[in-house]
Amino acid sequence: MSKKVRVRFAPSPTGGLHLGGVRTVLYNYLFAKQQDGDFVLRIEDTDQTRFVPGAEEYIFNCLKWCGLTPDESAVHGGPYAPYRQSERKQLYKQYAEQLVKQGNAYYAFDTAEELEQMRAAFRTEQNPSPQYNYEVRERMKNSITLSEQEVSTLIAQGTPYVIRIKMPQDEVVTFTDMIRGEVSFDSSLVDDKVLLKADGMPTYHLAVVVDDYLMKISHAFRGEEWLPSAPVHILLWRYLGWENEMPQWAHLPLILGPDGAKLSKRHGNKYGFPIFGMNWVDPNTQELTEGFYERGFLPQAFVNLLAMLGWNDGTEKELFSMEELIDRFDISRVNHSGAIFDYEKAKWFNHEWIKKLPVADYKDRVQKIFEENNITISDDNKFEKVLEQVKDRCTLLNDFVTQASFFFVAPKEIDTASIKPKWDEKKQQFFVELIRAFELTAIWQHDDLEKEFKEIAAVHQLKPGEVMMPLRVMLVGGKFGPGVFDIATIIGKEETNRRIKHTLQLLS
RNA sequence: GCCGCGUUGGUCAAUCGGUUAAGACGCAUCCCUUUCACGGAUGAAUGACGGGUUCGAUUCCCGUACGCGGUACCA
Repeated sequence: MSKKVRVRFAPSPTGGLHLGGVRTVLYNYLFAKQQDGDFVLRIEDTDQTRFVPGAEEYIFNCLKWCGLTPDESAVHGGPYAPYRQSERKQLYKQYAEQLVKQGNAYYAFDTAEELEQMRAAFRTEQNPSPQYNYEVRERMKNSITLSEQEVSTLIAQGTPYVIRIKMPQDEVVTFTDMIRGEVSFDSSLVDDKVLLKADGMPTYHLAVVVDDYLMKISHAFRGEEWLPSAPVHILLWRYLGWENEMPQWAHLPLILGPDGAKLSKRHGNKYGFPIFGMNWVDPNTQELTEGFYERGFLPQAFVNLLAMLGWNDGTEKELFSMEELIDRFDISRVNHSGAIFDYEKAKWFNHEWIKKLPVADYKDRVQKIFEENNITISDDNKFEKVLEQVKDRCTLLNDFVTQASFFFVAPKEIDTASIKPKWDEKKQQFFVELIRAFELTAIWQHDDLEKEFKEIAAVHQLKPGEVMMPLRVMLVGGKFGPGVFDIATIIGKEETNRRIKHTLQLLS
């Protein structure tokens, strides 16, 4: 049942899943879905010191929230399992050895100190970071400079070694990127990357190639930061004899912070917006990084804004559902340049989706937020009606608390300062009268309340506008919210009168 | 330094040689609204620079500048 299109995503193991990461998954997912292919998730957990506990589960939760559940993954299984790199460790070594035998790679015995010495020796102002390349390898301790005898002795003695790729000299490595077209590199300028580390674990370079081959990945999407190492990967595919099965590459443009540098946690802290999908607590430092979920973003909005950061369908349409994205997304229309993330626009997307979606789609989350603010919702029907009433005013889900809590509990603070300056005996009398009239009102409904209100105002020689604002403040606590009589209708006669009386007391 | 990728308003961006150079966010003004929003209208604001190619370049080519990315036994 192997399908033609299989795209793979391997999240960064350092913990936290940031905007760029989610967008890469999203584009992977969209592409896979529109070709009816498989979306594969491989976990890179090779390096014990860097792979953070809990990161894997966290990544799944994030993706699930966004609606990007993989078809094959470390938890879902599938024909090409295992997907966790640590569980595939034994696979890589044989390929590295094969490359050595073929003469495309070699053993290197240099210690960290020796490497540092080499770099120090070759470092000049013109060349601040010397590479382990075709020239340098001739002076180092490896199976090219050492005799076969010496090499086998060293290995027999248990000397730690790595396997490095032997980059050819003066060769132009060219490949076609789905986004950028033809890209080429001069092999002499790429260093001999380590393929297998001293602990027997593969580096990313070896692992992606071997895994993509074994997992029959047909399309590989990744961030633009990988472009410079693409020639290493291309050569590996060639040397391993798999070039005909090499995936098509797509190097996605970077997502940038407001200062134009690659988006990082630093930006989130500095500018006060989330950059992770969900809250991430670093288990080592206990540092909390807030997520879009916790900020009150809807998954539809999050996916939408990410999709539009570097892509558009050429029309003026900006609001896309996942289904519409699958339908319209086109990898060849992805921009070539990095995009600065604009949090204001991100909020706009959320606002649009809050307005667009029926409240039933998100009322459970809002209810939870209410409960966190010690407001219990007993009447589900009323809750839905209220949310419908105020959703146009909410940019983030958390905004519902300020915009709607007064429907359920009396406001804690009454902004009397805004009515006090123009307050007088005439108005005081008006409200006393209003309470009396309201108490006698048999049918408590919007139009009747407004009519009564206006009549009493006329009797007291007041313009409705003069007492409208005070009434609003009495009911909601401040100068905001939907129509006053809509509010009064929903909270009921008793509560309305209670709040008017309460404020009257505060004013006297 | 070297290599790679980029460069249209403050931001996201359309245009596949000929347009008054779209649209969106944000901003400003106005209308609507006896509040705040929503909605509607209007406005300010853009092709980095220099050379080519062409009847004609934002668009194609070259150079310069600038930005970003890479240059690890990290991914």
